[in-house]
Amino acid sequence: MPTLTIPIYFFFLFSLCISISPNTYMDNRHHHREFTFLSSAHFLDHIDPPSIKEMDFFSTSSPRDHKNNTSSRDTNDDHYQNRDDQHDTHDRHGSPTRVIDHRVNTGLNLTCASAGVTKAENGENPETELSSLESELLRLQEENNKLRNVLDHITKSYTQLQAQLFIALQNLPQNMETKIVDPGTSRKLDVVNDASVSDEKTDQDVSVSRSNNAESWGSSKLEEQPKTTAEQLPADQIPLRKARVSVRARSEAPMISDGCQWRKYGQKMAKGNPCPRAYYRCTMAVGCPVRKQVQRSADDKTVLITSYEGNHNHPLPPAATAMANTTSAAAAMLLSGSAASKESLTNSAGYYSSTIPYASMATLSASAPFPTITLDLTQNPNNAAMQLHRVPPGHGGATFPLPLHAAASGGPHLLGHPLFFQQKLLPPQALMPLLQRQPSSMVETVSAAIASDPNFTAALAAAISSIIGVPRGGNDGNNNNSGSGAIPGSPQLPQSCTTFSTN
DNA sequence: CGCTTTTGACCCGCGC
DNA sequence: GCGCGGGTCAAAAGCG
Repeated sequence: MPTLTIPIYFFFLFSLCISISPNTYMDNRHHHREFTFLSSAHFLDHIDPPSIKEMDFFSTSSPRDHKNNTSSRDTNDDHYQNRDDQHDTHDRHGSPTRVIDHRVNTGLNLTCASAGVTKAENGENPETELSSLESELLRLQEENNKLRNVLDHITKSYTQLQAQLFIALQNLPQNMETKIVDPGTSRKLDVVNDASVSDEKTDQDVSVSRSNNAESWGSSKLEEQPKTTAEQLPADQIPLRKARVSVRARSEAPMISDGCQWRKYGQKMAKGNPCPRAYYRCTMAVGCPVRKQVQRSADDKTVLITSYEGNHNHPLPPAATAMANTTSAAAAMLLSGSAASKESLTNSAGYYSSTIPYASMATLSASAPFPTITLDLTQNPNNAAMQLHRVPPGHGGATFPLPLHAAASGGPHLLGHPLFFQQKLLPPQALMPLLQRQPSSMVETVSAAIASDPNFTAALAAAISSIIGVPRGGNDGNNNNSGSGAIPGSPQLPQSCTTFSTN
């Protein structure tokens, strides 16, 4: 069961971290993205219209609805003037999100104070004034409740839309006939989401020479389709960007079992790290393009860093599916902002690092060729950190469909699958009270809630132990690593270092 | 004998 | 243009 829940938690937490919070509380670039979601109901035909329509709760619960109550017209006018000022300000700054406006204008006490001043200036009886203030206070409380309800509705709708968006993101590459080519680094484009295409190219890989390898791995074939190059796609329409998911795991074991069979094809000494970096290729299926790098952290040699790249073109065993879904989910979350500019990515990372308690180490690496997200599992379960490394790709057009393992392998996957919404431990709706409680600290609240959830921590611990805890040569036969020479590990690695990169 | 690992060489991108 | 570093290849060696 942990293998099912872990990806869900990762998926949803990343969803919150990457998509919701920045859209709501970050700069205007992210506001633009959220606005697109809320106003583009046609993007997903199956979305329930009422759940995604743009809502202006000011129009439904504005002070004008209470113009016959005890508050004066001046008060309402002041309130409206204040609100309009807010709108104008946001419009000038290009922020189209009403949520922001709502957050700003929730401070209705200003209106109350204004009313009090107005009535006092009119020389009314203090008791009458007190009564008016009380009634005004009640009215404002009622209005506040309405606003909360609307916010709740908006948040739920956004969550639903967010989840459906990822379904669309997963299904989109499958349906796309196009392949995106990176004009600068053709060798990097070795991953194609379409399993059939992947098989096709990898079959050619078997006998090609190294010089031809780059072509068979997607470059030349992709370039033969100039109609769909990245340069010709608007940034908003570029489906997904290559990403890397790294997992930092502290383990005394010499290797980490991730459920797949790997064959070592190279080893290099990486600069700045005395530990060698090992290169592995998935051998569970002929031509599987998935590769991973394993290296021990230079700072802490008890920490394994594993990076996964590529997309399995074959069904995965349960153990592998868990990790694949986890990394895929993380990558999907990371790439959900693939259309964003480099600035957005940079700002996002900065935002996450400052907003997400567990992502205090979020950094940007100029050397990384593509966005990288790191799942830091080196801390205790309650502090399981997901460090976000969002790296602007070196080449802006380097995009291609995100190959999600779930889509390619056809196994019992979670990502983008209805099963995702059936997860029981912590459904998105369960977070709504948390989300609306303190909107200004949504991410912190949700992160803390998830991290403190005993089910989550237990599931996380179980999953990690299932992944890491298999000692060398101790496979019970249920582990698909048993037949791999790679998993027995890189003899050069005295301890286990694991990093997963996925795209 | 077949498979895997090792390891030096090669290719490529990037920065200077 | 050159050097550096990352990534990959492939022949040789090791192992069961």
